Amino acid sequence: MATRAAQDGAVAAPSEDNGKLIASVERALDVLLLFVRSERPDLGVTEIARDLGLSKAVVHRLLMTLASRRLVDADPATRRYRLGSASLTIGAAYLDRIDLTGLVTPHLRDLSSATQETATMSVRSDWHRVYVTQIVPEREVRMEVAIGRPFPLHAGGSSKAFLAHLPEDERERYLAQAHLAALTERTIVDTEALRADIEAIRRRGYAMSLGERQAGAASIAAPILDRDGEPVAVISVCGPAERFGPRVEAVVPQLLAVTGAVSRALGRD
Amino acid sequence: MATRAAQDGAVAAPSEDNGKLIASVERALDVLLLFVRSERPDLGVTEIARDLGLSKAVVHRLLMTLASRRLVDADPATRRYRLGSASLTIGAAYLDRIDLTGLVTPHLRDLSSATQETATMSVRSDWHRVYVTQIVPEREVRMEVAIGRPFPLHAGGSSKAFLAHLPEDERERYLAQAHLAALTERTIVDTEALRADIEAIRRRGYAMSLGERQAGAASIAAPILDRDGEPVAVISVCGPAERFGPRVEAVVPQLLAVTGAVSRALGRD
DNA sequence: TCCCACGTTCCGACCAGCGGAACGCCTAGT
DNA sequence: ACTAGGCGTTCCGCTGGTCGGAACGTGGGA
Repeated sequence: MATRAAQDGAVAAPSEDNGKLIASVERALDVLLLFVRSERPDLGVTEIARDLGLSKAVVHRLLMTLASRRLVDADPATRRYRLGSASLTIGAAYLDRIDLTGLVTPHLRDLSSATQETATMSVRSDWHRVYVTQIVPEREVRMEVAIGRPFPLHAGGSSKAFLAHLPEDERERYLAQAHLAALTERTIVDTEALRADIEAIRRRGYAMSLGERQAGAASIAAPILDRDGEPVAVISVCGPAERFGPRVEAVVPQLLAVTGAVSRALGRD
Repeated sequence: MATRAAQDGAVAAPSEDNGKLIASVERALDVLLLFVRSERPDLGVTEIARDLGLSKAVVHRLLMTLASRRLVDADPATRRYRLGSASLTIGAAYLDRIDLTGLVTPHLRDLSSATQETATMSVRSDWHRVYVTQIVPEREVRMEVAIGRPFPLHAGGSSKAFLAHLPEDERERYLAQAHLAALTERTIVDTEALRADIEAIRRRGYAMSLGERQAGAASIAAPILDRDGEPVAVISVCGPAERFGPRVEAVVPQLLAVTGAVSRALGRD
C-alpha cells in the first residue's frame, strides 16, 4: 500500500510536474511540513506514517535524518518528535535575507502601468517617512517624488498609512507632539480630525490624500505589515490631483492585493 | 545559529558516525542550511556544489525538490536560488509550538537540586509579574511562592529582572507611575535608586533581592530573552534570606547558562 | 496484571538516484 | 561584434542506496 505513493506520484493535492525530483527528499519535506500543518506540537512515527501514506520504517529514517540537522528534535521521554531549533534558524535567515525593494519593485511596475501614475515605496525612520523607490509612468505630466527626503508622519497618504498602523501607544505619542506642522494648506493639523481619518484608514485598509503633503498632488497608500502587524513599508500610487478620481480608485483592490501578498511573504497570515 | 555551532558540528563535517540516515535527505538539508550559513542572500548551483563537494546535477535536483515545497525559491532572472517562504512558515511554527514551561522545567529541577533552594519561572502580564512554575527542594525550611498571584514590577529579584530588560520607553512609563508601592520595608521605592539598581542588573545580567518583595526571603533572577531582546520570562532561585550568601551566588553561572540556552532556543543569538 | 500499540531494528531485492558529459545561454572582455 | 568562459540545465546507463514487511522490545492504559 505504501508502494502506491511511489508510483502514482501525487501523494495529495500537489501535482505532477515532478519526474526529476528526489522522492526521498520530497518525503522528508512533507514530514517537516506536516509538523507545520498539524495543530499538535509533537507527532509520533505511526501518526505521520498514516497521514502521509508511508511505512513506519521510512518515517523513522526520515525523522532521524531531520533530527541529525536539528530540524526536528526527538523527545526521549515520550518518544515523539517536534520541530527543532534549526527550523527557527532557517526562518530567521529568510527574514534576514529578504530584499524588500527587490520583492516590491515588480509590483510597483505593475501598479504604475495599470494606472499610468507614479508608484512608490516608503519606509519609516523614527518619526519620519522617506521614499525609497518609485516607478514613474511614461507620460508628459507625471509626479516624481523626492527619494530619501524625510516627511512627517501626518501629512499625505503614505504617511497617514504608516501612522494608522503604528501600535496605539506610538501613535499617541506622535499625536501628542507639540504641534502638527502644515506642509500645505490642506495638511490635517487638527489632532481630532487626524484621529478620525486614521480610524477610517485602519477600517478600510488604505489611506487617501488630496494635496495634504504636496499641493496639487494626490495619492492612495497601503501598508506592508510584518508578522506582528507592524508597518514595515508603505506602497502608494500618486499623481497630479486633477487626474485622481474613480479610475484611480479602481486600483485599490490591486494595491491591497500587492500589500497583502508582500505582507504574507513577511509572515503575516 | 549559535546553538548549531556550539555543539554538534555535524553540519560542517559530513563525515558520519550514523549509518541509518538517508543520504539524499542529508544532502538536501545541508543545502538548505548552507543558505543559512552563507552571508549572501542567494546562491548558485555551482557555488553550492563546490561548497558541499557535490555534483552540479545533484545540487540542481535537490534545489528543484526544495523549491517544489517552497523552501527555496528560484529567481528566474538570475537563475539563482534563495530561501523561500516555507522557511519562514517553519520558523513561525516552531515558535508557535514552543512550550516554555516544558523547556524550562528540567532546568528548574537542576537549579533547585544544585542549590537546595526553590527555583521559579515567572511571566509578565501588563505591569505585573506572576509565578507560573516552581520547583521546591526536599528540606524542612524552604520557600514556596504563590503561583498566579500578580506582583508589581519593581519589587523583588524576578520583577527587577523584567524591568531591567524592558525596552527603555516601557520601563520609563512604569517608573513614571504615581508611586512605587512598598511591599516590605526593604522594597526600593525611590525611583533614582531603582534606576541605578536596574542599570547594574543590566550590566551584570542578573538581579538580586534581599527581602524586597517578601520579608525574610532572598533571590537571584535572570531573564529569558526572545529574538528581539524582549524578556519573555524570568527564572529565579530563591529561599530564606539567612541562607543566601556566597554559596548561592555560586549558582549564578548556572542560572545564566540556563537563561542563555533557553533564550537561544527562542532565536536570540 | 496483561496486552496492545508504539517506536525501533533488521535484511534482501530492486529501482531511484548518481555523475560524467554534453547542451544552450548569458555575461564580460577584447 | 565576436569570442571565451562559466553558468544552469538535461541526458542516460550503471549501481548501491533505499524501501517495506516483519520481527523485536517496551511502556502506558485498562
